[in-house]
Amino acid sequence: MAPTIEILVRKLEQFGKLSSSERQILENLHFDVQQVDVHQDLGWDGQRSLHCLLLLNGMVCRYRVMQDGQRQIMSFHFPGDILDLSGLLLGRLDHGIGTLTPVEVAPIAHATLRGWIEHHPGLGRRLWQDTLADAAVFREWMVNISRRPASARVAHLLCEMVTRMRDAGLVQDHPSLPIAAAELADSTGLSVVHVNRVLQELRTRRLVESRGKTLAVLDWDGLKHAGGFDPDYLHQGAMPAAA
Amino acid sequence: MAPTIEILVRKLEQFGKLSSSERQILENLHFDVQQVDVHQDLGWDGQRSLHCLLLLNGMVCRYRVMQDGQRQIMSFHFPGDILDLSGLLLGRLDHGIGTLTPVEVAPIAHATLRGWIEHHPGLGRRLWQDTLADAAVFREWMVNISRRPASARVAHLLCEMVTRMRDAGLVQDHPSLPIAAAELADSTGLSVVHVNRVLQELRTRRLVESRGKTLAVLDWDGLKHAGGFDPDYLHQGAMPAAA
DNA sequence: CGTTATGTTGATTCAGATCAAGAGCGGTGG
DNA sequence: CCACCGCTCTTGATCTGAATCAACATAACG
Repeated sequence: MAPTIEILVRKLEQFGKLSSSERQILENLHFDVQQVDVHQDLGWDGQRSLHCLLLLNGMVCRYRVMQDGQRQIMSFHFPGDILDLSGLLLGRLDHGIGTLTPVEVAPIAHATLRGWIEHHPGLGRRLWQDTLADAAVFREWMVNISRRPASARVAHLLCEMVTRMRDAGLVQDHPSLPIAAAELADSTGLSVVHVNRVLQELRTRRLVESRGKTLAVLDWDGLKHAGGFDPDYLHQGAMPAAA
Repeated sequence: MAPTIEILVRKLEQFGKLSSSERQILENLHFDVQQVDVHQDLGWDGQRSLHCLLLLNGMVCRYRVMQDGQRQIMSFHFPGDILDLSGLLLGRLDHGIGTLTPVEVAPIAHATLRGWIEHHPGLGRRLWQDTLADAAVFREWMVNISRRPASARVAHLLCEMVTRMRDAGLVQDHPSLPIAAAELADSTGLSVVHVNRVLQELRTRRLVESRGKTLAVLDWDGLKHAGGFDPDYLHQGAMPAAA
């Protein structure tokens, strides 16, 4: 099976095995893989696009910029994630999508996805579940930003990212994240300066280490504890009662 | 048509007219309307429920409480909203649902909704769209909490509530909200004391007035401006390109 | 009418922002 | 291979918006 298909199947099977006919649909898809540089936009606020993007490689974030230039990052995405489902069903994107690393993406035409919704309810349902899991992450971020002190906020975010990378099959034993302080700041609602101070604290507490441009987790349990991280909200492998 | 059905139809037609067969499905539903007091829970964190709730009357919020007792309200809901779709497809609720006023709700069995997904893709799609619109609101709250100063934050929230009440067909000319300072505080990440001071400021600026337990909007444009409110994110009547 | 909620006000404190100035580092071109 | 330029990171000093603490006032409510 082509690696692209494999990634998609893996994603959709998060919520239960696909039937062989559903699998067949996917295996007949043709993908037109594209490479995109770091710091590019894959989509923007107000865009009316004609396809969703399956992320194959690299890291991406969704964000919004305010009139005064402040930027709020709303989520991070990893290989397997499907971007831009809101463009499919709400007609218009209400946020930007930016690359944090060089990425590979495979567009999936809206028409294809509409066909799934119409004729393959099992596939549609899984995408909907993905939307719901996404929304659960937004809720958690709301809590994180509004209720946790700075260091817990950063720790929590790092835990989430590591967990999701692991789920995407990326992380080996020593998880390390290619993320800049500015991005952490824009996701947590803190200033870059303060994020830096928090990272230093986490480093002193030997929870985390920074090697060059990447951040490595030294003490996973310690970091989880520091962030009050409980992965339930990610609904990993959530399995609803059978249909 | 029974008023309950009417409310549901109105909700689902937000994203385009229903076909007559879809309409027929809804008209054949039997609803078992329930009254619930103010300050009760309709659902709770971790719950595995067997039905979703159609809100017919009154106001409800979704919230989460932290170990230290802090509460974060994640959204407000008005008549027509369908609560608990995440319980349907993720198997488990990750937040509480509490009544802010006495309410009337009509449970819709998961089995019924699963039937729609399986056999009436148009209905399933609309519910999915509702999920997406919901998620867009979460994103907006994230921005609100993290990026706007206190007074804009409160103003923005009030604008959202008024707009959604209007969409639900509740508000006449002088919109008024049955909401306590504590609830505003728990939604905006501010302290009750500070919310109070902000409200006083909004009152002095003649944007808002409080009569008894309810808050009335005096100057809609002024309030919108104070909150930097742009209703696009609510995706009211968003109409995707035809299926 | 007490009694408990919620709202109001002022004084004080504090977490994190902002401002300002280096330091390190990666890339680029001579 | 080195010199330079522009990032991002780092550190310290200062400021400030909002939290917290502590009374008191005023509703709502049985």
